[in-house]
Amino acid sequence: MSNLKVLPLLEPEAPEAVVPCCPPLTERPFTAEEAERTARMFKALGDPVRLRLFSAVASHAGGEACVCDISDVGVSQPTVSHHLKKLREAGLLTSERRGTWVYYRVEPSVVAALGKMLGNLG
Amino acid sequence: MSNLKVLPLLEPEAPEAVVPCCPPLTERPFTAEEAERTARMFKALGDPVRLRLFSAVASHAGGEACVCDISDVGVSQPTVSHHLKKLREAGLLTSERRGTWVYYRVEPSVVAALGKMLGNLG
DNA sequence: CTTGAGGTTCGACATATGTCTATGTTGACA
DNA sequence: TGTCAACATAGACATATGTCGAACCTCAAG
Repeated sequence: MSNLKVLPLLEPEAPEAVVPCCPPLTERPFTAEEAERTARMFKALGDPVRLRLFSAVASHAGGEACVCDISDVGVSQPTVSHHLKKLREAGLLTSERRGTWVYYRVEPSVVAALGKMLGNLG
Repeated sequence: MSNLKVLPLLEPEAPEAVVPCCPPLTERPFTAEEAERTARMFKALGDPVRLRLFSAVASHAGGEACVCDISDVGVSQPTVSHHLKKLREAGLLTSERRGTWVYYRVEPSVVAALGKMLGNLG
């Protein structure tokens, strides 16, 4: 009974159709469903530690960073892991294991959609 | 003892220097202080009901809406009031009483800053 | 001054969230 | 095979959050 396991890869969360996202905020009132999907992303960015982690990944050379590169945010390592998981589940980050390290990068399409949704207000 | 009160106007919250906001997310990792300030706004938009209220104000004719115009979001009226207060405290909305009604409008500078912060990622 | 409508505040409550320590899992290397 | 380093998961706990009904405040109109 050695390898019954079926590839317990990272991100088994299934980002639940997160991509199309949202109309501009000024176009019309959001429906309940649109608000539910969109709020999930804002909520993910609504924690200071997560925002620092996200910014650290987004600004890191090469567009990606391993956890060890960005873990210096003042909380324990399991807490960092927990927040990165939340960002993944919100569809804002993706992760990939290479050797000992796990690399995170931002999901560009989703973030661009968020920006567009807010940008038309200025 | 009739009018000892000193103008109990709306918004006694003092938006605590919310305006300058934030560098682009890709420029460099956020400091703890930047993250704290910015996360407050994202957090405010991270609830479905609040996002619907915000979108309703942002998309309303004339750039403003009274509470009665946007209260149909499936929660009680006190809850609507509570969420609008959160959006005010986050610096995203301003309010003004005119006669019987209270009108809300979006704070354009803050929202534009948020959009810019996200936009450079696409 | 009384009444009623539009909004806010209060107090209570259940649930969600952020954090930790302890423990697992995975891969590299001896 | 054993060990170590990098991350993830599990469980526990205190606090924050969203929600409601009830009570309060403001204004306008009798």
